[in-house]
Amino acid sequence: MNLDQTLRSEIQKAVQQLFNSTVDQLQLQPTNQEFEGSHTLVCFPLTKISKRKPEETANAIGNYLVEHGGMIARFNVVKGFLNLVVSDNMWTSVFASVYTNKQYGQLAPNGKEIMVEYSSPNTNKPLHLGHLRNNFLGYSVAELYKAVGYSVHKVQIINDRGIHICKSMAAWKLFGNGETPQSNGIKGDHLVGKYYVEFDKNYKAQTKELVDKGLSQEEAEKQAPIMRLAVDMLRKWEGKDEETVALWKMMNGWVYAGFDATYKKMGVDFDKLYFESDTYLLGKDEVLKGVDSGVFFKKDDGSVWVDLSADGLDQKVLLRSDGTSVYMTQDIGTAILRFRDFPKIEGQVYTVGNEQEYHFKVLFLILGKLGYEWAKKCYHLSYGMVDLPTGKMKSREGTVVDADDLMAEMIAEAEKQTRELGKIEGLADDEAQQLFEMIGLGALKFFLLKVDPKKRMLFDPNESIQLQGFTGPFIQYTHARIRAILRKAESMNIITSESDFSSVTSLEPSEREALYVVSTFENKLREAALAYSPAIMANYAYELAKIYNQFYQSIPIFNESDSAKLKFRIAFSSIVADVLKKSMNVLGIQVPERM
RNA sequence: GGUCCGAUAGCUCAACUGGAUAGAGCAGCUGCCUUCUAAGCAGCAGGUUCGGGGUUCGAGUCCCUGUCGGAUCACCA
Repeated sequence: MNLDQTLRSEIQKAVQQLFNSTVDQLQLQPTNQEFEGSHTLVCFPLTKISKRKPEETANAIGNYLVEHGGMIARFNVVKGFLNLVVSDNMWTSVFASVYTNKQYGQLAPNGKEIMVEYSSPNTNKPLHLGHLRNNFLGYSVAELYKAVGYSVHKVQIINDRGIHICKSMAAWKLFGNGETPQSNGIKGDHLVGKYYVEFDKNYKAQTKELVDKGLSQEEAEKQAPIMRLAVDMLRKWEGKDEETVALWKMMNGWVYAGFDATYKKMGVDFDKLYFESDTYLLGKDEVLKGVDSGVFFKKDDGSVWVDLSADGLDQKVLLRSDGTSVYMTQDIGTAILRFRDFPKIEGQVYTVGNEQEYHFKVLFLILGKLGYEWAKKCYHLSYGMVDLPTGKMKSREGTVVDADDLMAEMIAEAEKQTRELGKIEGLADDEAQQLFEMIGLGALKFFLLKVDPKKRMLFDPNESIQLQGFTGPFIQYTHARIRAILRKAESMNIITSESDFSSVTSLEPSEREALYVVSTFENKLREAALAYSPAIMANYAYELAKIYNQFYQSIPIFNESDSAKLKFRIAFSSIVADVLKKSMNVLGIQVPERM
């Protein structure tokens, strides 16, 4: 049963009966704390059809609802706000419908498919904090879409070719002395990253030297020997030079092994990987077809352009005058390829930072102009940068927060705090380790996901490591507390599964409030999916945990002498635990049995 | 310069898309462990929602304007 919907239709009925008219949009909102009730109908918009004052309109509807349907016990009217007090037997039936529905929070399959892209790193250096936000967001949005009934394909495109990886290759060739991840025990992605830094260092030195000899900055940057080596390698790679390709394969192999370990630790995965080395030549045919059909145009020098001035943008190049592709060209090709690979998807979600907003705006416009209907269903999940208290992350200044390091620190901190609180007695070593990871990663993921994706956010290490307040561990803790209750109930042989709860007629305020929040779960999932915003679920989970803790603190469950009530409270606790767990799972966060 | 974002308590964030006296956490202060886990709960304090106009029953939210931050506007990716 969907309480919100049921209530709306009852109100519709009331409006129909009282004013002989219908409204399509009812403004039903949660009641403010200071007033009695759970749902509030805003009556100002109804005065047009009721032809009465807001207060009178509210009273009329309130009276009708109390007399009909049996959902509303009483009501109060403040100005034009009709505060509804839902009857307790309504609440217990809300509870019962959730309790008996094991699928609560998993909406029926809608037959639709969608693709979510995230991560999509370059292969010349390890993943960093920015990638963490990206990955957690993308993974969570994929989970959200699953929850609301979609079939989801998680993909990424790996930027495995180009000048960046050639830079690492060049430096390794010059200074590597055959160093490998195996030979020195460095994780592969970090090793390749080390040579990328090495390249940069040498490149700067060489450039400076040339400038000192009298070359212009621009000329020096081109002439620096190490850069010439990298550019030469790129040229050779494109010419499929055997030795260069072998080196490229070997070093990318190191990186992938490293990435795999990082993804595993992060708890994210992919259904299909796309590699830029496979797709970078795609799109050219599409562009040329577009020239033939008049969607694009060719300039005298042979370059191909699209004119987007009618859409408020400018002209964008799609093929250089020498006929080679630009980034946009391959993105066009890749998008089309993906729809061929997965013909049933209705659209794609691209999880990419907001610095590429313009790029995706252009991409989707072009795909639309090429006649692809699905272009309308493509969405750029644009997220803000992650700043540090010291400012922006800059690789050149060494302020980049490494993903592996950060996760390790979070886990170590979780371990430290957990041990200090003496919470691991009775746990085997591997169970304890699992718990530390769950808490550390839970804190990190929650910290990064609780902020609206669109907004740029501040990553304060001291704050991220907090385990109290509006944090992942707070919610994990609430879950663990409930599990302890359920274990105790079990040990006391209290069976709730086939209990009759109908004799429970009065509820505690905190129980009503928690049931209200529970009743909105599926609507929240829909809202979050529609808004591509895991933050909505993070806030939701926090709200539910907080209300449950109020209940927990004020009502000692096992002191209850009325056995129906006792059973009800245990069962009620179990659905809260269940919803907390599911809310966290869509964020990619696990919850423990004890902590 | 054009376009697009953002600005809310000392700090980090909310605010159901135009609804009531703008809410949480952290930091500060005060209480609560003989009870199912105190990673908790209850309370105090903290606000000119960047400034200025406008729209209406009602504006943090919409419009105009100014200020300050950020992104973007390559035959780069």
